[in-house]
Amino acid sequence: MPKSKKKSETKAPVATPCSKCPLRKLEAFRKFTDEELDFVSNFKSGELVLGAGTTIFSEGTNSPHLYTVLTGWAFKYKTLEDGRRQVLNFAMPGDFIGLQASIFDVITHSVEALTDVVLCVFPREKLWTLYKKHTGLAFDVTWLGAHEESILGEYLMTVGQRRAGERIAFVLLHLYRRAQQLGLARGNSFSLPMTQEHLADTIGFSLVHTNKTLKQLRKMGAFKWTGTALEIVDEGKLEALVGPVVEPRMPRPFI
Amino acid sequence: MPKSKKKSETKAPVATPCSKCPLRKLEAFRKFTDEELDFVSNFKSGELVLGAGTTIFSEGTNSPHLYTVLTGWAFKYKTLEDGRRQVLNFAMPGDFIGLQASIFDVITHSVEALTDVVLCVFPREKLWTLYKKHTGLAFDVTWLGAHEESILGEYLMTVGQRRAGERIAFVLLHLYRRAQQLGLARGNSFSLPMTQEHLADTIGFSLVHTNKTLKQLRKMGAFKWTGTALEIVDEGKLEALVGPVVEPRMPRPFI
DNA sequence: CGTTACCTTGAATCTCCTCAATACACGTGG
DNA sequence: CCACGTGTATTGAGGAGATTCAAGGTAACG
Repeated sequence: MPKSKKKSETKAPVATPCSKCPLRKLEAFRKFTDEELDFVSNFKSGELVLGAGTTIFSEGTNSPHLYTVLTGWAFKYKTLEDGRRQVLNFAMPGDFIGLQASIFDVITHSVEALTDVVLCVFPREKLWTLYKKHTGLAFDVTWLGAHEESILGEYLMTVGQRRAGERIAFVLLHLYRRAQQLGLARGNSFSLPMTQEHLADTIGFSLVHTNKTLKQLRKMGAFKWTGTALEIVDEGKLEALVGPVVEPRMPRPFI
Repeated sequence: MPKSKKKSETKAPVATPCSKCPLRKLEAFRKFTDEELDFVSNFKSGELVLGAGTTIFSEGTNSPHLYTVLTGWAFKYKTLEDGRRQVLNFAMPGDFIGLQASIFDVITHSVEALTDVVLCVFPREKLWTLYKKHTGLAFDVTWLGAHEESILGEYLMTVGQRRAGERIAFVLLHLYRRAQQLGLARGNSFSLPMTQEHLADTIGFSLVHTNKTLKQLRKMGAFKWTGTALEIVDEGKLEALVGPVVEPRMPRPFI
């Protein structure tokens, strides 16, 4: 197996084979056929291990690789010239990173590792073969892209229309649900590896105002956020702030 | 035999054949192979003509059809229970409508015709054949989905981080560029068939504040917006307000 | 000619922002 | 071991920016 990757890749002598991928067991993902599993195992060219804070993609650049998150969290964001930053979404295990770069020849947002992460690496040039020979997987790629779009739509609605408390409730609830699906929650707690500044840049408020709104929500007993752990104390209260959300009816694919 | 087609799908007596689609001539779109053109002509099952104000899709529902816009404008939006509305994007000729419904079995936003529109109708069940037999077109579908995602990202950044004048400048400039690509602009003017309320719901401000900000921009000579026509008087001023924007490097596909 | 939809403007109020200062945890070097 | 810097969280105060309420104007239309 040739090894010709750069950046701060550590040698992973024992890359997880796709057949034994821990994500595969989760209910949230669809089952692969043997053929698909075979192809994907072959598609995967290695693993990339990066430390928290590392920039994975930079807006306006390109990359010969496509990634999925195996473990850890990352976040996608855009910045304006004067430094204002908008967080678009958080990437958790099973999520694609850099699909745009493969399709547009340029990526329109940056991506940074929020925790230490392990990424599965897929060479961009084989994406065509995937489309050519594995229609089901091609559909999956489209599914994932469309899903990203629908999440961005939810965030856009949130930032454009909801008030401070509702925005925070939406984001925390959304991340909680995702953590649950991935088996990352213990009871009603999960590890939330972000700062209040990340949250502020997600919901479009200043850090100070985010902090004060968090205080209000804490006081009304909605959640506890101590250190890196978030405990959802009163899920109903958060749901009431957010309102109903439409979710896809088809199972999540996974490459 | 009356030619009046309303709300319901009609067997259009003279549907535009894809080979003679006026959009095909535009530089902004990639060229099809004869084979692809053949398939798409066959994929298209008819045309749907709808009046301005008609709801094309309703959030949370489903549809056996997939549409592209042939002529006219539509807009995608989401609403909260109390009526607050967020416009996500505007659909212009060449844009998909309802791809999500085909992929998720449910659509996560509503779509309404902004002007009278003509839509090309594609039966959802043939999408699989497209993926199976026309890899290039399958890639195109993914391209369009990913492009929607990147536009939503720009809007999210706009609503989350830019101030009032910048938000308006961004949206107007974005629509102007799109109109230019589609050959809908005459000089630096184009038909902008929306109200200030649509704009307000796009940028996340109240109607009143949107109106007052528009006045400022008009006063500084950036544009004129009279009736349904928008004239970009000083493009540089708008660009300065918005800053640089990353665009895809691959040509836009078209189904 | 009255209704309706849209645009415009002023005034009062509230949300959110910026500035500024403090507090705490952590890691580093002296 | 402590002193110090750094990153993060917290809180208060004053002001800019956005909202709501209210009223009036204009153009289109049946």
